[in-house]
Amino acid sequence: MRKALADWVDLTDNQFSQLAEIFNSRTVKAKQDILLPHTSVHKIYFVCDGLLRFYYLSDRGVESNKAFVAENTFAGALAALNLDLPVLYGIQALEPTTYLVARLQDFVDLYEQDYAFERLGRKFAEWLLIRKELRTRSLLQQQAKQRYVSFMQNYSGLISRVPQYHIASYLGITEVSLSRIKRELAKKQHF
Amino acid sequence: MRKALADWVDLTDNQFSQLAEIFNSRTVKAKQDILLPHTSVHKIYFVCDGLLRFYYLSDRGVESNKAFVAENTFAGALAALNLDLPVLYGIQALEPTTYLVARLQDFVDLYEQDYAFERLGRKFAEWLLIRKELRTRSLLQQQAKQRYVSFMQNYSGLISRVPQYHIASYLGITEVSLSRIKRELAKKQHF
DNA sequence: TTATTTTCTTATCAATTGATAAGGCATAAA
DNA sequence: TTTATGCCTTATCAATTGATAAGAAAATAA
Repeated sequence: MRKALADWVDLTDNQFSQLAEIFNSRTVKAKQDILLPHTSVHKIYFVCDGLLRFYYLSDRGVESNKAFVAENTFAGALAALNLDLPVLYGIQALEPTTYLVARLQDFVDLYEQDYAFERLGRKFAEWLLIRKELRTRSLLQQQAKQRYVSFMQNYSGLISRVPQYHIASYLGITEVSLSRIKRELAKKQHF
Repeated sequence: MRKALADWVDLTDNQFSQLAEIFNSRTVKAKQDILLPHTSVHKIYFVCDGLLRFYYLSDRGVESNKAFVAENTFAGALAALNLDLPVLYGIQALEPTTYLVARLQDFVDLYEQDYAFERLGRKFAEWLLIRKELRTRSLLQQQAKQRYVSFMQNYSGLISRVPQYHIASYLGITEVSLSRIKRELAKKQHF
């Protein structure tokens, strides 16, 4: 985790152990649920090894993948405490996964203790912002075929690790539609 | 601006005037461009009075409205300096507008001067996160008709202030399609 | 290995949305 | 007033995507 943090802040040994204290390590098998949707449980996560998917659940029971979170990555609804709303997403393991988890409140409490943690919080929020910005733009401006091409470019490592129907769900289309898109793209390659 | 900030941080008079110093006031007429897309100009904005639209421009020249920013609201790509990319959006006034503008670099520099500004930056980022979260969810899970209904609920004040075709562009559909949707919704009302 | 389950593909038809063109309606300008 | 201009609606047809069902292929279990 420390290495991943280095992109955002320089923590002293002391600061880092303060941070590490609020996290607990967990291990889950593939397909295991970590958080069910519409639970009011606010936590933040760091994936050490493996792969998780964060997903929305609509009123009509349809799941949409919100993000895939692989090793050495932080995740979590950082601003959730500012809302009265329950967390809207669920979390499920796609692979056997080891991760660290902390109560969001504990993380936020650190802001009061040391300036460095507030900075960490800001950097984390900004990192999430950038990813969401790209995602919004993609959903708004690109057609499904283009979104898939972009996904392959930006997340090439995930293609082989994530079932096709989960990628389709991430792109906002059905697995059937994605299968069609792949066929069309393959056709073009021949010429 | 001070009143709007109160939701996020308590600034002393001194801190507030430090902040105010980096902002300049501007006035634009309706339809006037404030920032053209693909310019590498990183600024943050506070709209005092009026209404702005922030929009993406695709490779093929199609505009998509990213956000409407009305009075007493902050806006700007807070995390833009973390990227080497140019700012991707443009800004245009939809009404005669008075706004404050600051160089993003000046704003970020304040983080080093006073803890309160770092906190402000974090709160601002988190506020943006929440809005983007809702937007992503809407684009991913809802059909155009539902997105329009949600828009009317969440931004009822904007319906009369923003031309229909700009709302359509915000929803990711054409103005023709939005017109169809409105007709269908009106039909349902009769029964 | 075989059997079972999961994932992916294909076909068909329906629903949604886009593209284009034409016209209506309002507001503002001449 | 008439004339523009901008915005909205409607109609038609095309393209995209969804829904469903059936089967193929791949992965996993027995």
